[in-house]
Amino acid sequence: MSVTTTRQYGTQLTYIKQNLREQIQAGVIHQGQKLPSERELSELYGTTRITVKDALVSLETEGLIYREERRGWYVSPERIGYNPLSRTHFHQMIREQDRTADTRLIRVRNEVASGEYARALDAGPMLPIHIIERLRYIDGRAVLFVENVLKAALFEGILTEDLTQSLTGIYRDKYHYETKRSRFEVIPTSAPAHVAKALNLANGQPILKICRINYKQDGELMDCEFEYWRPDAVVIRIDSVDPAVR
Amino acid sequence: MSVTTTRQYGTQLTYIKQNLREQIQAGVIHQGQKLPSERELSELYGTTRITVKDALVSLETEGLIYREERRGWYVSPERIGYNPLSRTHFHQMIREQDRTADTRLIRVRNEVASGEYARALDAGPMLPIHIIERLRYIDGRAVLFVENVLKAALFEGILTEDLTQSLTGIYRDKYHYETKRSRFEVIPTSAPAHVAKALNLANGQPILKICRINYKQDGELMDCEFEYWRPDAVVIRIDSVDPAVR
DNA sequence: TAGTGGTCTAGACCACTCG
DNA sequence: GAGTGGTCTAGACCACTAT
Repeated sequence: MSVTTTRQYGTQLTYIKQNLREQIQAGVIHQGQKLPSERELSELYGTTRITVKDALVSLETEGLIYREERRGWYVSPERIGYNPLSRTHFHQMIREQDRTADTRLIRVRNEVASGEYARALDAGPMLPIHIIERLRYIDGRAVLFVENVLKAALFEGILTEDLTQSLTGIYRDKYHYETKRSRFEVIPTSAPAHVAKALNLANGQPILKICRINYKQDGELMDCEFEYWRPDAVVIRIDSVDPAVR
Repeated sequence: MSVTTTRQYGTQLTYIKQNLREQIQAGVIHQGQKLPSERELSELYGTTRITVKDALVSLETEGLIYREERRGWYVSPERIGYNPLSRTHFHQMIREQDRTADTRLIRVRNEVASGEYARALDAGPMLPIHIIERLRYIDGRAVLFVENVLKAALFEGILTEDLTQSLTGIYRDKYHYETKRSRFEVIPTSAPAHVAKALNLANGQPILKICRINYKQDGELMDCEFEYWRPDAVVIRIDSVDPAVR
């Protein structure tokens, strides 16, 4: 007898979502745990894989579960609170929330600014840049892909540093640059292919993109950063006095 | 002969997405325009509705198109830039970006704070609140559902005011309250049922939720606000001097 | 090699919108 | 009443992961 025989009202989709949601919120399935496979779930609920998948995608949108491509579905851990205005290092921020952080260097590209990078850096023609691609983990889960785009002329020799550390720290210690001003944008969109691959996302899955532009103490534009967060992993949290009133 | 006969590589999904994307970006299908129905598209591309729908959902995630429940799919207009730290009125903000704004009052509820409202207001037991639900339109399209949750004791008589206007304006003119400090959170999640209904979203569709808490000049918590944005309609944009350095 | 999710077929009925 | 998207069936093959 299928699980759905007890269903009284609403669509199957609603029922499956509600059922899974309750099991997650009650802790019957706990954070980070893998759900049964789509085929198993469709048998359990007496329906097809498509319907089960629709329910799972919907819970994913809600931020309750996430998937690793072709690996399965997992229960999302708690979101990390993140203030893009704060200059706190990533590792310190994660530690303050009693979680563990890791950073892996993916690759470094040396290019001339074009497209999105040129726009963000307000670049003239033929501006040499370094692009540092890193992947960041919270409690062992890859949740954030970061591209730092640096004006090469301002950061001579930076590529020989340990790039898994805080770049802000290197800016300060090696170059005596402080971030005076930041501009940033937050956009819900889908992951570009190289980002999806790094985060084990399927093509076209949702992402939270944060683009940040930093100016150093003399007001010069220094670098910009493109962050791609798994959308269930983060809540942007800003506490600020209104500059107009202060 | 189906359109896909010219396809050389990649999945159908990728091809359909790319084809629609190019037509949108080239302006062949312009902003706000309705796409052909899913059935028409599946015939055009020589495939099934499911595959077409997957492609459409993916472009929706990207922010390129949006849907009105059971009405169809439309090309997204440009995103509105929004700074949650700024005290600019909604209508003024939209006007500054050469767009037109409208606000409709949905309903007002008088309740005692509980659940999410109680947490946001840091409420003790039995705190009376007004909840003002409004729907906001940009160029005629419903893109934002707002709930303002006010401590009733601080806002006696506010319900007789014109609530389609800026509440911040009423706060200032009628009560002499200024917002001194704001805290806010941004969370990508899915729309609760009443929000989905107001925005013509299907159940469980993605939304950008912004929760803001405002303090008046004496530091007292005054009200909080829950904003639910259609995720393709907005880019959060903040330009700020780092308080730590300033 | 077994198992997973990703993609896809070829239909169907339903709830709702619109004219 | 015609048309739309929302939901659903009952399968299939493929690309990739894990072992």
